[in-house]
Amino acid sequence: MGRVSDARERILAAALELIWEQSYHSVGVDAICKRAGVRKGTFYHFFPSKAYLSAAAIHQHWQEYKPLLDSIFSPTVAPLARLDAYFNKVYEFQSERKHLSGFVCGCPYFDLGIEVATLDKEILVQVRCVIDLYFRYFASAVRDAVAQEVIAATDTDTSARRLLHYFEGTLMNARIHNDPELLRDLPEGARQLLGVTSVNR
Amino acid sequence: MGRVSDARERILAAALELIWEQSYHSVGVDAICKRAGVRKGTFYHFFPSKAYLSAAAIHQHWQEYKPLLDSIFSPTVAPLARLDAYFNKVYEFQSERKHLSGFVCGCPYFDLGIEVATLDKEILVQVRCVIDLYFRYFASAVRDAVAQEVIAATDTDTSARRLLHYFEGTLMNARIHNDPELLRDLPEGARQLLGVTSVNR
DNA sequence: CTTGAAATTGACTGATTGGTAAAGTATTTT
DNA sequence: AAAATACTTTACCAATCAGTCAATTTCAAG
Repeated sequence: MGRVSDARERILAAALELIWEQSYHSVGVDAICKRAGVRKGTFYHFFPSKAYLSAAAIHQHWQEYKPLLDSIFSPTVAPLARLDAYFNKVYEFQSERKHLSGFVCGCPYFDLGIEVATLDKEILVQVRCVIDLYFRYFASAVRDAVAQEVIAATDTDTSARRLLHYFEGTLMNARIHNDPELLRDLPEGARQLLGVTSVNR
Repeated sequence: MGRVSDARERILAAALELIWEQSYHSVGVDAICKRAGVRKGTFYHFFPSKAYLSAAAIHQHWQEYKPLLDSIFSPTVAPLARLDAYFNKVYEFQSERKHLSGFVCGCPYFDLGIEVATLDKEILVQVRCVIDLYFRYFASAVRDAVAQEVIAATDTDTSARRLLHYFEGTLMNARIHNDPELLRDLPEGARQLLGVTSVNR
């Protein structure tokens, strides 16, 4: 019924791009509308607030990102190869972003989560939820690595948490230094952290 | 000559507290002035802009923080014990912050650096500078650990970088989850990352 | 005590903030 | 064709934003 449009999707995409590259509080509703090619009235027709829109944009990004993760972290792939493939993908993506926009943008979930951590529960809950799902890929890879005796047996979830923290810390630092080359160390760094025993595969 | 005051210091302290807990863009000059007990005219008597003030606040925090780091990372202390002592200090500090303000605030340098990475060169340069100094404590500790054969010989600066990334990633996640208990894993996590060989000391 | 410099105030600016309301336009369903 | 619905636009709001400035208060040095 009524008229149909893709304005909602354009607004979500515009918001994610702008907030990811810049920051939540420095990007205004006006800027989002401008990039989406939409007037402010249309914005508030689809979203009740800027905060709600941002939470929805994070959710939307996850929905679009998940298939890639499912493919890279497929159990058919050797656990360490999953990490290698993913870290390589991240490096390629951030390098391309730097070429296109001039900036390494880091991780949208952590970027936004850190900024609104003490300010907006609505966004924060969504970010935490996505980060928890994100973590599971690492947890599964580490678990499989232990099962295949590629790394020594330990508390796999704890190891995976440490790996996620190392990975995110590296991404954050790459953003601060606007240097994608910092990400090249991820595969080796992950091996050191996990204490990879054999050189097989 | 003329009148003297500590208004400049009060403004620096107020800015750091507010921006650290909340965020750069969500804290206004008015809020900083209010917390510092100062009118806006006084603010702009001491600082040319909000950005300059923020860079100065980061510099000031480093100046006050450095003596503690120098003491904890003293070469008279065993390298791993330095890390243990520092991580424990961070845990205590963040726990206390949570009790007082209700929030785990993370690292002021990374928090701010990530937010303004693509927006404000002036602040960013200052943040990068402090992070580089910060890194040296980790680098020195890892170097000494290798020299004392507490960990295996590797590229010590690379290991230290990884350690910093793991540490900062953990701190960021503690902020997002508002959970200081995540920091309790730091000593063990650092050992796993560095591949501590002996259980001595 | 005077003088001059430093600190402080309060009132102000123009731009931008997130958000609202109502009228208008397009499109599908009946 | 009519009516119901969904989308879009325009104009608007009060609040807040970073920043300005001239007048005033305070205090240390001469």
